[in-house]
Amino acid sequence: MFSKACEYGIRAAVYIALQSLDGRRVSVTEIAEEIDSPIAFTAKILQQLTRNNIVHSVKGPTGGFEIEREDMDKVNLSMIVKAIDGDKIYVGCGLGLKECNADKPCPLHDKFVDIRSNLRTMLKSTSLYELATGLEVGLTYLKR
Amino acid sequence: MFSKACEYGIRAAVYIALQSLDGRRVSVTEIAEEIDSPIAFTAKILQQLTRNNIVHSVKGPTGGFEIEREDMDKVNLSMIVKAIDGDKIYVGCGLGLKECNADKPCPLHDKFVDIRSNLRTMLKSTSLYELATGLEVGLTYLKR
DNA sequence: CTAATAAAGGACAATTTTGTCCTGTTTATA
DNA sequence: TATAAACAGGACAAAATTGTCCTTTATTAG
Repeated sequence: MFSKACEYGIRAAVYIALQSLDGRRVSVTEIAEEIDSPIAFTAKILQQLTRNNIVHSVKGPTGGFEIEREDMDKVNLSMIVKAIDGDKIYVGCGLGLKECNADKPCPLHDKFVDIRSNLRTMLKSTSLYELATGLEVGLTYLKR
Repeated sequence: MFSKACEYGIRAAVYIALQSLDGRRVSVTEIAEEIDSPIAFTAKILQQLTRNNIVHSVKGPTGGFEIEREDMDKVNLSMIVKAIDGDKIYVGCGLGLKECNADKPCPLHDKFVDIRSNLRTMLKSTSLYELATGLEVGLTYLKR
């Protein structure tokens, strides 16, 4: 469904959000450790999230990544996925046809529209805050 | 969503089914041309479909690929996808965690279960016959 | 029986994705 | 101001996926 990069990106963002709720800034090293991801690769992905204003980065000692409390409400999964994987989960034919639309649909076109619509709704309606608080309360997990 | 291999596989299977409705056996060359796919790669994928009894192959002159009329009803998209991509669209955590289940769910676990359930239902309930006849009637397309 | 046709399959090549390493830049603090 | 911590970013490496080529095997028709 998502690329590895995107999976790491989401996990990283959720972890950063969780720590930001405690007022803690976190380093790439800590993030990679806590979400069990390759550190240098994770650093690249965090660059993308930073450039897309999904997370905020601070250089130098005491620096690291953080997310403002209000941004946790604004940022949803759809934004993270778009920042990393682009809009390819939304766009393009499910069977790989170059031209496929309501006028000249592939055999799966309509069924794909439905599935994608579900996915889109889910991604757009899930905020980082919701995910982080689930973790905080101990209802969900990020590792293993 | 699907791998390229799987996209080609589905398109090939639908094309074979369509031609089989007319009693025509088709060669890899013709298939690749008609579904606009790389020929040698398509041949490999057809081998997988053949080994999984999704399509039937006949060697030698007048040979080629075909699908029995009754098999078009039995074969659904889920079977094709499984034959090529395995069950990775159904199995495994959406965020890539090694252990993720109802007991120790990742933050997206429940929402993924829903999306996947939709997808699974769609794939299982869509038969090759349904797809082929849509093409036949001119409602859908396989090329471009 | 021979020649031609078509799938099967092994080996290899190109591309994309995933992942690493190293150098540079920013910045807090002693 | 020097040092060290931490992100930014370029270049490179490994692995997976996609794609090609060529030889072998089966089968039909002349």
